[in-house]
This record gives sequence, structure tokens and C-alpha cells, in this order.
Amino acid sequence: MASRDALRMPFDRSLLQVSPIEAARQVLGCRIAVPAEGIVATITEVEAYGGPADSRWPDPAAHCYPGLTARNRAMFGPAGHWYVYRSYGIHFCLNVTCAEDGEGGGILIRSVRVDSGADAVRRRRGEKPSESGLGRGPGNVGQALGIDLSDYGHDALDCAGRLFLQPRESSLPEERVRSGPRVGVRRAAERPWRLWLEDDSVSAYRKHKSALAEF
DNA sequence: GGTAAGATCAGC
DNA sequence: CTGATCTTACCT
Repeated sequence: MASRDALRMPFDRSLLQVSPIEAARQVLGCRIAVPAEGIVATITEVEAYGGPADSRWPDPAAHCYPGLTARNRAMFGPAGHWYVYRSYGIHFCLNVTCAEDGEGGGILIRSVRVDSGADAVRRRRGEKPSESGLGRGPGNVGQALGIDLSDYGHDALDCAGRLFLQPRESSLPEERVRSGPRVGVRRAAERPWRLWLEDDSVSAYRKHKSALAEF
């Protein structure tokens, strides 16, 4: 009898060669596996980020907005790779790249539900967080999955990688999908490019201290 | 070369 | 509300 894993297909890269908001929908509800640590986590909250002013999806809030730089180069490469950045000098945040090769775009993984490997996650997160809080918030996702810059740019669809994206085993539960403004961004603050699964534990919405309306 | 803000979080 | 902590972007 074939195991579940043997039957599982790799994630189809073409699903991510689309606009950030469409790619965000493809990634929501999928799983991230870290096989060496026995960790499997379901993605419960994401945010879409676009590209420079002259791109198909101009996004003043995105790291891609200034154009290609050393930091954001992964997001200008092919879809389905990890883009990792250091946030506030402290946290490592995880994104999946999207759009066509040469275009800037990414999906920030804001929250995950830890399905297995909670013991491994707690070695980094400690005993304080509740079970539902283990992967709530982008900084905590990074710590839960042990993300750092050594993951930068790696193929997120490679099942032999340290961590990789798995396709959903069933279709996205549309009735549970919610959307709203992205958290903590100053520019394009009204754009509803944050998606999450209702009834799962996700991060709290926080308006940027001086959020600007889009114009 | 200096500096302020930032796709955050935990602890008062 | 604030401090932690450091990279990036932008100014002189």
C-alpha cells in the first residue's frame, strides 16, 4: 500500500506565476514541512506584496517597490522560492515569491497552525506560547520554523529542501476565507491584501502608527 | 558618513 | 506604550 507521502504531488509552480493577490489565495491553507524536525504547519494567514511603480502590481508598501536590490533579489526571480528578511533587527520573516521571472512579488506568511512537531517548535519558542500561538504572527512563524538567512532564495517547492511548501490535499474552504488591510504598513494602508482562514488563530490587526491612505 | 523608520514581539 | 536590535533608504 502506498503511503500518503508517496502519493503527494509537488506544488505546481505555475500556480504562483500570477499576481500577488492570486498567489496569496493559492498559498493559503497549504502546508509547510520541515522534515528533519518532523514539523508540518498549515498556513492560516498571508499578505500579498507587489512590485515597483512601473510593474503590473505597483505596491508602495512592498520591499520590491524601490526596484531590484541585493535584499529583494529573490522576489525578482522565479516564483516559488523563499524570500527571507530581517524585521526590526530581530525577527526573520518568511515569504514565497510569486509572479513571472523578472517581476517583483511575494507572499508573506503571517501565521501557521502547527499540525505536528510542536515539541521541536517549542525548543525555539519556549513553553509560554499557547498551542494556537506557536505560529501566530510573522516573526513567530520564523522562529517556529527555524528560519534564518540561510533559507534565503532556496526553492520552496523542492521536496528535498530543508523546508518546502506542500499543496493542499483538498480545495480551499472558500466560506472560511476572510480579507482585510495588511498589518503595520504605512503606505497603501487600505488595500485588502491580507487573507486569513476564519476560526484559525491569526495575528491581530494593528494599524501603522501613521498609516497613510493610498493615492 | 549620519540617521530615521521599519511587512514585529514581549513585557510593563 | 516601550525597548530590543540592525538593515535599508535616503539625506548631506
